[in-house]
Amino acid sequence: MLKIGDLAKLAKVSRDTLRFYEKHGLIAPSERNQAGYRLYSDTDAHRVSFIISAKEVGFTLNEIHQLLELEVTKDEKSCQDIKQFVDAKIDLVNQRLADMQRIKKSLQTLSNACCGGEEPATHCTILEALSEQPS
Amino acid sequence: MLKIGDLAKLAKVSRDTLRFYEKHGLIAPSERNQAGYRLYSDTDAHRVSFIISAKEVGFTLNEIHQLLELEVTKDEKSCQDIKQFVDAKIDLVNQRLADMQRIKKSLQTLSNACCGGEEPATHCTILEALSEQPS
DNA sequence: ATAAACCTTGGAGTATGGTCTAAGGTCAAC
DNA sequence: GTTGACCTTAGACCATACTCCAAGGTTTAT
Ligand SMILES: [Zn+2]
Ligand SMILES: [Zn+2]
Ligand SMILES: [Zn+2]
Ligand SMILES: [Zn+2]
Repeated sequence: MLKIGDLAKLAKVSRDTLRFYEKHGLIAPSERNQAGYRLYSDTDAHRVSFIISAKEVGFTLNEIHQLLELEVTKDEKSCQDIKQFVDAKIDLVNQRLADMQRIKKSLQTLSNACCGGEEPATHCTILEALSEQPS
Repeated sequence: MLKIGDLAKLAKVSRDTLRFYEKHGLIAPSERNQAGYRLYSDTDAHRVSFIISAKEVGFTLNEIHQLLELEVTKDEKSCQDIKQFVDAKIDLVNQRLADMQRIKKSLQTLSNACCGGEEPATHCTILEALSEQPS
């Protein structure tokens, strides 16, 4: 069994992060020793690595919560359920991407219109454009 | 001169938002009446529209703060200064875009590997992949 | 036996961008 | 002269994902 510092080192997160995850219902140690120290099993460590992998592919903690519920009840869930979950996330990411691309385009239009010269910016098209009534 | 509710309606934000912006140094009314009511001039209203335009192209309030400083001292600033600011933001947006695209790709790899069938998910490749040691 | 290194808890603080509430003052209309 | 719409303030609250702190208990090594 691992103490919190051991698992933290293994998982490359802080002890605080593990306690934070616990407070939010993501991972709890299977045991405590006499002194109240958290003791994590291999299964616990595995669960933590699941959380970290899921974070790395862009899931929020809330979504990971739902994913973990899918995982622990995977006998009752189908591949369809799980794939749907991932596909919904892909849709979300696509929306964010579209937003960012729209923003990038606006910024580039602003940048391209500006002469970039060293004279005073009293005539700067960027400042002018930002001063116009928003659509 | 406009009262806060008038300006809020004009700018399509809440009164609270205007007070919030004031607290954070973005916009202050040029006057107050006897009763302490905020009174906004046309210049103030113009500044608010600047803020909203800047938000719409993706600047954070912090960045808008800096942009406003550029704007009020635009006699001493050059187009170069301002264009640089926008270009730095474009770089940031590009980084975010790259992150999101990396995430999307990971999610799509996960999704593609899953059979999506209706049988129990005990063999689901998504859950398996997430359970592996993160790189 | 004592110091370092570890563990516990609860709660506050960080950044972002607001929203909402309470308790009260002001103003215009009817 | 009172109702309703407006205004004021300070401060609490929302989500997100932690991080840090204080005050104390435990374990380990020398
Ligand atoms: Zn220029
Ligand atoms: Zn310019
Ligand atoms: Zn399957
Ligand atoms: Zn599957």
